[in-house]
Amino acid sequence: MSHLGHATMEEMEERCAKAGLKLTEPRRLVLQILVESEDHPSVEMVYERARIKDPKVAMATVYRTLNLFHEFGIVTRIDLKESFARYELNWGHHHHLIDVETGEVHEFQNDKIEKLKSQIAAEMGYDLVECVLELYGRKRHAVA
Amino acid sequence: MSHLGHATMEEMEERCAKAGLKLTEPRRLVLQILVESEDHPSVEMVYERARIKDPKVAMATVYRTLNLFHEFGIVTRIDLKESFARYELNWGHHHHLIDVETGEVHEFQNDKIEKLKSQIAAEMGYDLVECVLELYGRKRHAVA
DNA sequence: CTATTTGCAAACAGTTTGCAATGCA
DNA sequence: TGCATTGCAAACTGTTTGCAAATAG
Repeated sequence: MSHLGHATMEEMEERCAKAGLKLTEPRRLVLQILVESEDHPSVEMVYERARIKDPKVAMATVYRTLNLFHEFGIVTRIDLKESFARYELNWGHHHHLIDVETGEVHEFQNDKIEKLKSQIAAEMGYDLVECVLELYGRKRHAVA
Repeated sequence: MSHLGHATMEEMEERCAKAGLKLTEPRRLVLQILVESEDHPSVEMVYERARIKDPKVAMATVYRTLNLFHEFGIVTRIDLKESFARYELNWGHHHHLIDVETGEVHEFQNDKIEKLKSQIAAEMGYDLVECVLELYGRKRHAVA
């Protein structure tokens, strides 16, 4: 399993409400898709999945909604070495390990690296605001 | 200063030769630009700088050359939270700290974090192949 | 001399935007 | 009613590609 934890629809709706976001039908739909998704879908994928539930949603709306959610910290944008962006709920800080052979994306968390990151920033005279950390790896084969 | 070290034109030409790359005039030009650059130029910037020395180079050639160099490990592609890519010579492993206020890009190196990265990958059953690590920070103001 | 590389312009992919119609407080 | 949001299509940006001419070994 690639997810460290789960947010519920109720929790996410609550966060939108707190952010003062009007939860219209298409927005709730996009949120729902992300809550249900076990993977890290591209905009296209979110659109496809949304269309199944409501064939009249527009791609542009999906883009606008994801941008809006991102702006309000509801959602996290993932930029891997790809030509498109992926999104996930902003829920529980973690980073990604990408299997270079299969493209699978795994999540991980590590306190030591979190401390080290802030420490490095501090040494350079900065307060850490944000961070991108992606590991690209090849599955280690069991040795006979 | 944002650079940890410098490669010379000779060293880079040598590496191209070893990679079996034909060093044509436009290619040498792009290489030259990168050797001279103290910053992390976008393709557009490389193109502009190249054009000063040779007004007849085409944007497409700059793209093709950078892709080629990237493919052969001569150059590193930097994907910050921007809509375009930046490039730098693949010379001395390091990561980037981006000043969120000014956009300045600083380089850093840290052995502890290198070890930790491989260790995390290993714990997840992977051999680390590559890694993206970007710190985004705000300059810490001196306290009175 | 032959294969590679270039410059140009057109194509392309992902994303954003203008606008009239719709929906919601 | 009035303002925000949607769907659609067109625009836009960064990047890639087809092709004929130029170049390199």
